[in-house]
Amino acid sequence: MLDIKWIRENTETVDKVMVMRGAAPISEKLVVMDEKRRDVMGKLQILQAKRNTLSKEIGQAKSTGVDAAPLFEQMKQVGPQVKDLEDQERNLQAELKLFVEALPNMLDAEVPLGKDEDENVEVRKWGTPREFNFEPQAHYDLGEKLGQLDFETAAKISGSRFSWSQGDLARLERSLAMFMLDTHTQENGFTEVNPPVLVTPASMYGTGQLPKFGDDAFYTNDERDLMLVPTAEVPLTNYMRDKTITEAELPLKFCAWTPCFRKEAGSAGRDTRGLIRVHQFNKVEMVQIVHPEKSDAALSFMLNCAEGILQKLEIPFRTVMLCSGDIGFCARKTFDIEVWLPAQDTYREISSCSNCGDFQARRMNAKFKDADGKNQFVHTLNGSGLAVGRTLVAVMENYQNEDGSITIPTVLQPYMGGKKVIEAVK
RNA sequence: GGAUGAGUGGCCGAGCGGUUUAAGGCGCACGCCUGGAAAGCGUGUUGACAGCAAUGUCUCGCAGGUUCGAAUCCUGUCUCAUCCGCCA
Repeated sequence: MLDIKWIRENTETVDKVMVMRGAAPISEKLVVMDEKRRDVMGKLQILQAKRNTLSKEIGQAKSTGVDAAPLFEQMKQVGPQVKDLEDQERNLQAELKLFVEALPNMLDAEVPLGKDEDENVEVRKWGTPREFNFEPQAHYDLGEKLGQLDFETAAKISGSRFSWSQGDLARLERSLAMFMLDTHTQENGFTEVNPPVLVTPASMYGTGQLPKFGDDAFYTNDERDLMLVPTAEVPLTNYMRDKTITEAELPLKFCAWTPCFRKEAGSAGRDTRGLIRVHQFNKVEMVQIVHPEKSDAALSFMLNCAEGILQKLEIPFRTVMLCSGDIGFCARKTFDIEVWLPAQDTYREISSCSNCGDFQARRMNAKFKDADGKNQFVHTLNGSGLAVGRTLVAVMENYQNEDGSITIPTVLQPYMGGKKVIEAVK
């Protein structure tokens, strides 16, 4: 959420970013609404002051035995007027809030102008795609032939866009998650968290999924309207909701391995086969809560943490900076990591690392007390480190052998009980 | 899921319609005092909004309502505690 005071003073910037993001300019409307609200507020405050004075005088009159009747008459005038203005102010405030909370975050100066994902800018490439002397198979074919991926069963149980893995492949996914968690906690300084994956609408609002993007979330019929998290960013970042911590406590660095649930509402017909786009997948998520001056560095750090996983797995990837038309609602700057998938002969997203600045912190009232004793909003960042299901896909496709077996990456072998190759079940 | 009770400032805790500008205490900060400290005394000590400022307004879990006036009365809601039930 943007600060209305800031909007008032930076209307050109607001409109410029709206256009860059492919939306219509809106600042003029906001400024008019805000002026009206402040005007009513001014009148209201004068009347409230009058009411306070009268109320005090009535109290004194009653205690000293003076006749309070004339004061009562005045109060009967002022009271309803105050109430009327309070109603007006409340309505104007609510109306303005609807608009302000629908505004996306401002963009970092480095974010390139662009319409969609085709205009994202590659910032680096790592590793060289392997030369195959046979036709590499897609992960779903490999998995089914190994007898360890079963989309038919998944569909019977839950419908389309769900997965069923078993045996060594199921263990490989767990190994990947453990490897990621161990790396982030032991080497990168993150604290492992095991958070709820059912959250309240207030939490979804805090991280920006609500109110605009509720269509992609799964709801429960629970009386509290609990929702399934689309990412662990939601519970991890909401740790800070309605909280003020000391500067010394910063930064907070959390990571969690959780299932994520998404309706994939807008992606009918895309990636219909396999594990790439499913309603439920596992992800290791990193979240950082940092001092405003440190958030740029924190984003680079987190991106390195995510890239480090693929480097250790020795799988090629490239990193892109999202352009203005592709960047998410809450983010001021985002890097995607795209992993090489030989069967698709292309790079596919496996991680997204964003600096949200104070945008989420404002929504969820997350602050710290600075050295001068002033409360300031924290900056929040989140990044996948990594999407575990998609990493499994990448391992399968990049490490496949001609006979359909899959070599286990060296760093994962300890997690697989020393096993080096996954082969078809007899 | 049922019953009962409770939510007040950094913390404890009083207040149950108008003298509340939220008593009192603790903690913390600054000052006086002191050779230095402790004690003592004094001052300050939630956050947000409007305003250039002086100031003003709001904030007693949250949201409504009653009233000329609400921390106080009413309704809803959330959280916590205790007991019962159910349960991996």
